[in-house]
Amino acid sequence: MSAIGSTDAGQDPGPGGAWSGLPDRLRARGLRWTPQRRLLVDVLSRTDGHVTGSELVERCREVDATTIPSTVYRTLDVLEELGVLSHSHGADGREEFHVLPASEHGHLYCRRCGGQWELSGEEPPVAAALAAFELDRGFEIDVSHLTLVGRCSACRASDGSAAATEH
Amino acid sequence: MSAIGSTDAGQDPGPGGAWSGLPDRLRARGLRWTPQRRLLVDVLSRTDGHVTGSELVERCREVDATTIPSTVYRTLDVLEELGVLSHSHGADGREEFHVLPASEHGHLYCRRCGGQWELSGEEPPVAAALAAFELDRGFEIDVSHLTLVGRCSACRASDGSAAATEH
DNA sequence: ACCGTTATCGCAACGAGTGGCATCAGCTGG
DNA sequence: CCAGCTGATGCCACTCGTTGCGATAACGGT
Repeated sequence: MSAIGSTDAGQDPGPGGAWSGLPDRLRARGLRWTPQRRLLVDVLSRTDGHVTGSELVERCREVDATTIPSTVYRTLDVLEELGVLSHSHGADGREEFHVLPASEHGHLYCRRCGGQWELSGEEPPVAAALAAFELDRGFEIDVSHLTLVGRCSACRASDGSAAATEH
Repeated sequence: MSAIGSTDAGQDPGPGGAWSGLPDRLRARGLRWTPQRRLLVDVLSRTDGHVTGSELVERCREVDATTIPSTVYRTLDVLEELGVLSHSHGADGREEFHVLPASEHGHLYCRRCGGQWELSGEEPPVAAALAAFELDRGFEIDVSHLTLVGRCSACRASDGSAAATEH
């Protein structure tokens, strides 16, 4: 993790930091750089991988117990519009956020073992699918919002070929 | 319109009807056929396409105002286990149910115009993707739970090259 | 440094959906 | 046909997330 110091306002113009100059980017749009936003951005900057909205709320509360959920969610919306992060929906449909400009990726869930894997847009199966939809219907699929659910190879193996539908 | 829109068909599928003999199938599993379940099944039998849980609750209430949401949701779970219906998650992550044995299909959403289309597992792009995941990682994707989000060709065209990153 | 504009905050109410638990009632066996 | 077993219901409280609204404070201009 090269980015972001854990301290105050928008310093840390690290070359790789997605957060550098965020305050100015907000202001350039007529938006504002508030303590609450700084807190959330700070939390996000120390976050890797996936987080749900409620997890973020919780982490913010650890730093500032007065954090209000709606403020967090609204700020997340703003950050998403700025392209700083994006969200997708987990296997249960719940929101999951992840930070950019980490490579865009989707998710693969096994509904049996609960395992999950990231899907880069470059992986052959994914790339093929994207290209196919592009060609076939001119549809541009948002990889970062891609969620696939099914059974992983391990679970299929252990299920055997038996049509044993548990339950 | 190729898009999905119809919500009402209202025809009893005689042979192969998903609902015929449902009471007995429940009882065979030690489950029970109750008035509340009959109501929901009745509503479902008149439903085609996609419905959200809350929509179903609402429709049940139109018939019986005393309908309790948790009962509806629990019954939906039961029916899903019986294989009578299945659910997926819409573009916003909200649950959507659809009745079987309509062919399994996924959904394609345009996040800009809100349009939605069904994706049959036989469509070339889909079939190709399924096969690719199968070959590449031995993963079996659940088509009925498939949700793709992106931009449709029409919206891409009207966006042109303009930087309309609206919303 | 001050001021006005207005984006944002905090709060409270709401909507969707879930889980616990006491009570009720479908079903089956006698 | 009745009684008991146990699955289902109804209700309540809770979580996650959203929305409306009055109050607050960030920001640009002077």
